[in-house]
Amino acid sequence: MPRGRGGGGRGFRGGACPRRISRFLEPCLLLLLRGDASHGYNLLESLGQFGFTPGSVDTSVVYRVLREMEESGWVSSQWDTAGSGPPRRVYTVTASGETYLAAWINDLRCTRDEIDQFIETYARQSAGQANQNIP
Amino acid sequence: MPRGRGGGGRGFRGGACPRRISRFLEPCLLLLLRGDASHGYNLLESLGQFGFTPGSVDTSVVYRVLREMEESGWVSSQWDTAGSGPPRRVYTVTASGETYLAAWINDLRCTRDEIDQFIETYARQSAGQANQNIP
DNA sequence: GCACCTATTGACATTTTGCACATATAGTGA
DNA sequence: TCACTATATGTGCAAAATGTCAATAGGTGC
Repeated sequence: MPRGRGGGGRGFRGGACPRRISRFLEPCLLLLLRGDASHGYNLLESLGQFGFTPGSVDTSVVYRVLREMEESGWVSSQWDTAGSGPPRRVYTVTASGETYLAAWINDLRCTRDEIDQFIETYARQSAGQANQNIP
Repeated sequence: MPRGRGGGGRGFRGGACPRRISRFLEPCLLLLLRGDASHGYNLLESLGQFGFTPGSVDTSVVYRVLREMEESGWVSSQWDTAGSGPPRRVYTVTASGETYLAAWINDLRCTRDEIDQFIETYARQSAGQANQNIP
């Protein structure tokens, strides 16, 4: 699991490297919200379902993505002051959020296929090199 | 194909969104170099094999990634002044570059599996919602 | 010489991200 | 009432990653 550059420094702390966390967070949050309207703090705890280890995603990142998605119109929010504790901002997926998620799914399918192809190319190349040793 | 935020501005121009281009560039370049030692300008043209549309990757990005990979020891280079035209820096994959690529492959397998799981969850959720309309 | 292709690199602007900190409500125990 | 903890949402900033543009330089055909 490539995670940085040797011991050199300037490494990244996050998990797997080839993804922009906040980008992949978008479809994850949308999928969770589609299941059930919810607020940031709660969503943060549900992210484990998608391979995010606890603590790997900073709270501020989640809140930031949620606000950005609201700006873009993918979700909408309302303050919930009913329950105990501080008020919470409860998010719901909008119609265009549904469309956006569907587009994400399409995109992820493409990404997956490209990864598959890449892995296959690697495997074929390795097999070819191995055969060179058996003349 | 989610590419930004509506018409709002601040969009990205590149292709699919959930990848850091220069990070995914690493395994692509390593795979190409493993096939045959080569130089930046040539590698740039070979990137089409991995779904990069021509022009989607700036030359300077490729050269930067190559230099960073050399700093990290994944590749090594030598000036080739033999052929016609300006001298070119020819890169070769090192032993630790091979290891690094293998780790990338592992990581990509994980990523692919997580994407698969995500898509399945989405599909199941959609099916469930559809059934609610057939009581 | 001049336009053009190959080839590499430098500099700067923008975007993304992680971290530290600020704020507020409510409950618990001393 | 005071400190402390858990819940809940946010701000500001610095560093890292990425994108874009321009500069340099050799060689070829006209």
